[in-house]
Parts: sequence; C-alpha cells; structure tokens
Amino acid sequence: MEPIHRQPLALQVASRIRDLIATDQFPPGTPLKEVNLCKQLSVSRTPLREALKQLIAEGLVEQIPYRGVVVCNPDQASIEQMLELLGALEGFAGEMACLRATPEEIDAIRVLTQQMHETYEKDERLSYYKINQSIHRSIVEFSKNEELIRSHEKLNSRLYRIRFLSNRRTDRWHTAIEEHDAILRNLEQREGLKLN
Amino acid sequence: MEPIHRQPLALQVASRIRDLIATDQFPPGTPLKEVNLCKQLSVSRTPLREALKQLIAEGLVEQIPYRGVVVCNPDQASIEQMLELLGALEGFAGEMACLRATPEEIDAIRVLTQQMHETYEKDERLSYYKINQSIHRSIVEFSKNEELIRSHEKLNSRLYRIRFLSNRRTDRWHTAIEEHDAILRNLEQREGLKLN
DNA sequence: TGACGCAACATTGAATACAATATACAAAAA
DNA sequence: TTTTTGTATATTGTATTCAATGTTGCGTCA
Repeated sequence: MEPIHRQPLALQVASRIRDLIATDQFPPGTPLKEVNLCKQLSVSRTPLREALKQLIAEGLVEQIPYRGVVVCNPDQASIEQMLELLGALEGFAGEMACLRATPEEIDAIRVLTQQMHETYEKDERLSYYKINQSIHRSIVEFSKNEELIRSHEKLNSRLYRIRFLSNRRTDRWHTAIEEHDAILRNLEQREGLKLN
Repeated sequence: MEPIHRQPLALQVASRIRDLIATDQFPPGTPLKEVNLCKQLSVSRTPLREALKQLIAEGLVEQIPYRGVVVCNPDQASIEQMLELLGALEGFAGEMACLRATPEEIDAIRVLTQQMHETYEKDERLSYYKINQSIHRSIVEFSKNEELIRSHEKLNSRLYRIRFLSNRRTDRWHTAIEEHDAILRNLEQREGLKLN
C-alpha cells in the first residue's frame, strides 16, 4: 500500500517561501527577517531557519552572517550563465531521451508540441508558457537520469520568475519560440537517427 | 580589500560531516543520530540539524521523518547516472572553456596533463588522482560559468568517495586514463578549431 | 559643523526545554 | 505458543530562551 508522505514543517515552509519568491511577492533584495516570517507563517524560528538553510543551498537566497538572508538578485551575467547551463542540461537530456524514451513518450511530446503551436497561434501566452514548460520537463524526464532530473528541476525553479517576466516581453516572446523550435527540430532529427 | 569570510558553526559542522562521509568514516547506511553527533562534535543540536539540512539538500544523506537521517547508499544505477551527468557537465565545460579560456589557462592544463602522464608512468596513483582531479576542475573553472562550476563541484564531491574507491581497482584504473585521454584529445581538437 | 564614541536596540546564532512520533519489549489474551 | 496491545524509552520535531553580533542614533568634543 502506498505509504503516507509526511511533510515536516520545514519542508512546507521552504515550499511556501519558494513560491513567494517565484511569484515575485518576495522580489529580489527582500530581506527575510526571521521573526517577521515566523509571525506571517505562524511557525517558530527553528523550522523557519531550517527552511532557509535549504533555500540557501538551492541558491535562491543568500545569507550574510549576523545580517540575515535576502532574496538573491542575479545580475544579467548570472542569468545568462544559468540559462546557458539550463540549455546544456536540456540538450543532454534530449540526447539521452532519444536513447531511452519509449515511442509512447515521444508521441506524448509530439502532442504537446502541437498543442503549444496552437496556443501560440491563438496568442494564449499563459497556456503557451505552461505547455512549453511541460515539454521541457518531459524531455528531461524521459532521459531517465534521476540526477539530471533533479538538477534541472532546481535550476528551472530558480529561473521560474525570470522566465515568466521575460516571457511577457514581446521581444523575448519571439526568440523563445524560435529557440524552442530549434530544440524540437533537433529532437525530431535525433529521433530519426535513432530509428535507423 | 578582501572581506573576512565568517564560518558559522552550521557550515563548519556540515564540512566536517561531509569529510567524514567522503573518507568512508561514515560509510553508506550509517544512521546519523543527532545526540551522538552533538557529543562527538561538541555542538548543540540546532547547528547540527542545520548542517544536516544542507547535506540533505546536497543529496549526501537522506532523511525519513521521525526516523533520522542516514548516509545515502547509491546503487550502481544511481552511480552511473551521476557519472553520466558529470561527464555531460565536464563535456559542456570543455566546450565553453574552448571559447573562453585564455591561452595561459590552456597552457596550465597542458602542463597538468604532462604531469599526469608522468605520475601515470611512475604508477603514483595518489598523485595521478589529484592531478586528474585538478585538470577536470580547471577545465570547469575555465568555462567561466559560475553556475556550472557550483553544480560540478557539488556532484563531484558526492562522487569523491566512490571515485577514490573505484580508482584503487585496477580495471577502473585503465578505463579512467582512457576516458581522460579522450577528453583531452577532444579539448585539444576544439582548441585547434577555435584558433582557426 | 563634522567626526568620533558610546549606548540602546534589533537581529541573528546557539543552546536548552518541551512535544510528537517511532521503536522495543513485556504482559495478557486467544 | 503466538499474536496483540499497552507502556516505557529513545529519537526527532518544534518552541522558547539566552548569548553574540550588527546597526542606529544621539551626544560630546575637536
């Protein structure tokens, strides 16, 4: 029988804060004062501090001893480096997915791709964004490399806010779909190679 | 001027435990009882628990609620996945290093490579291992991608113990140097491409 | 008027105390 | 004898308390 998955307070707190950062309710630079957050979240400092330790390890917030933690404000260079690494991870995931994905899984990606193009035509940006994300996530998942999946997930979540904001800017809107099509062409092509 | 880097207790504790795991003094499966460790390290539970949270985030130990944390015991499949990802990261780092490394930095790698071959001829395995590591580390560093450097560092440290142990087995000893030469040939070749 | 120093306050770091949960073992019932 | 259940103990989760450090603002002196 399926065991119950417990969720210690620290984990729940970490998730919550992660969301608050991703949705820009805690924009970069926001100082995360422990007592304030304790009151807002109705938990004591101990689990809160443990949650913060986790976010620090994830690189989402930054800590200066005796001066508290603040939401990271990555500069343009850092963002580009993160995107660069994300691209590399997804590229590698694509290669592995070609080797290991089942035909059914590849079909699933084809369906998602079709859906994505439809939402793009209709200019439904939120749907487009979500489908886009699930395509990327699927490719990574089909690599069947747990370690890669975790790394990608963490890096992707750090870029969530940035991607979302930049997706609303028209210039990024077009380049995004172009990049994406390139990735997809690559995938299709490699899949063809695999079938030979 | 270079600021003083403080080292909160939790960080020191985390480093210590990390070393204990890496050197196999805490072999996989070892249960990390909080009160025991507190006495052994002469710290209270609070910084210890924060340190453990960090190690959990790093994937070095695993936690089951109300049942404590134990040193992870990755199975063969997980190890291969980690090595696969590490290879991908280093491969990508190599590409980036070709674009961004200065001639001096490439020379430094050439020197290290020469030293490594010497220690290999002399059958000095510890030296070989260390030089090998610093070559890999250098290549990653010269990619000039901080995010990549951090990811690689973390994954590499998780594999420290495994690599060290497997390096002592003769079969791995040969395949290791072959793999390494392949990487180096790749690097040299790409460097040549860059110079065109 | 400006710079320095000191003190009061705010905030984080660490330790301890208390609560919740799991495990082990023994006693009782089938 | 075996199974079950209750209780004692060990261990982790959470809250609270105390200590160390940083910051701010005012007052004094040059």
